[in-house]
Amino acid sequence: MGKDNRSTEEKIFRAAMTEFIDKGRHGARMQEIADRAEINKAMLHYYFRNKEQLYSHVFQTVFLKVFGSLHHLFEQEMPFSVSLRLFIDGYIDLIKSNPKIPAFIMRELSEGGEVIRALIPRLVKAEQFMLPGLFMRRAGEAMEKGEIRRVDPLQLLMTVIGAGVYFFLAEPMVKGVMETTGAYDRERFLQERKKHIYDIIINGIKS
Amino acid sequence: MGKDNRSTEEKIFRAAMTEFIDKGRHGARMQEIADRAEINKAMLHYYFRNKEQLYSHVFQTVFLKVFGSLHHLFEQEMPFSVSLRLFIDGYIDLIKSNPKIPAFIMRELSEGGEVIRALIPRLVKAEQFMLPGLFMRRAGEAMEKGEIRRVDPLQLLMTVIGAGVYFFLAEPMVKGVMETTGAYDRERFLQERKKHIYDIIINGIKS
DNA sequence: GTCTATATCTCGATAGAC
DNA sequence: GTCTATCGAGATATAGAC
Repeated sequence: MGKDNRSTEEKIFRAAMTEFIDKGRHGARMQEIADRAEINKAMLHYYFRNKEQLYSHVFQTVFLKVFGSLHHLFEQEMPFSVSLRLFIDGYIDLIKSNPKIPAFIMRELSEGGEVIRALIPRLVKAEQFMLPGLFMRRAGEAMEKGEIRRVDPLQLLMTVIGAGVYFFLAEPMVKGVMETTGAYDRERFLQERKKHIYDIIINGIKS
Repeated sequence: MGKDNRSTEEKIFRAAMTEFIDKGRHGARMQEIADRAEINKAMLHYYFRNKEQLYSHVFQTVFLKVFGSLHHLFEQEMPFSVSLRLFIDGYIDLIKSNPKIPAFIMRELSEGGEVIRALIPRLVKAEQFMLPGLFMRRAGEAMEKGEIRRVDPLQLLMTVIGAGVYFFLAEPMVKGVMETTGAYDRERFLQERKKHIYDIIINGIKS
């Protein structure tokens, strides 16, 4: 019994995740979610009261997937440059496996985001959103030690993430530009992208 | 007569721009546009056949506002570092005056963007979207001269733009994080942001 | 718990008078 | 060119049988 409940609920949830990530909060269709989950539309309302709540659950899960998974790199004892390299690689690989997630989160942010505004303080308190804090601490320590020169750690974090995420947001433009000159090899470009970002940043902050 | 036409048409267009930028293609409401323009809803269809066409016009205008205005900095004769500095400052100031534009463009990109996909090749041909080309050329020349070291110019452009635009996309998160520690001074943060990005990049690419 | 059938609502679009 | 009134599609949500 319990197992069947979870099973149906989870089928719905997975289907909702796919649909919301793909079409966004407003573009998503409850019917489409029901079809994907291979259940009736009425069940969506049985398990999750309404679209808004379903979305809210999905968003929280997706947000944690991205921001709850790589902070450990800044907890471990290794040179800051190594953490940074691993973070950039890991971050780009993570998004590569879920390329629509950045736009999904950005859409929420751009809509004023009651959902995300309520979420962030809660996650920070619950220590599930530790990346900014840990990154800034480790960067600060690296500056103390003279490993890297002094810059504002929060600014640095934004530069790293911004540079990393932008490609996935702007890919259609990049593609459009590159195809005017030659072939567009996504896989290769992404590998280069990792190297490039690390290269620029590490040279930008070395003592 | 002609003047009255333009006047009403323009009122509609301005109202549509505000509404679409704020709510996006699907979130925008024709009724709201009509209200803002202080005309009847039927007039929207009289001047612009339907919502899609109205959106399309708006998007093109907005896109050009952002990408059609700063490329001249890379046409002029000055050291690459100076062009870069002016570009970063100008870019951030431009978005600061229109902070919702990045999310607006990103939303279009994320929705598969028939509109933008049709637009880009056309603008490139019409020489109204010259930023990537000019930037890459000037960066290439600067590398030849030894002003800066060799990096992939397109990767570099993406890093600059990504770093610049990310703040405006993620501001609610930044705000949330900063408010847990202290006060959040947007104006100051943005001025710092300009300096920081230039600083990291220019050190990242110097010979 | 799951389904069918349907109520209710929102919104883009149009018809037609002036 | 501009308005009022209304249509009709498409979506969320619910009632009620099983």
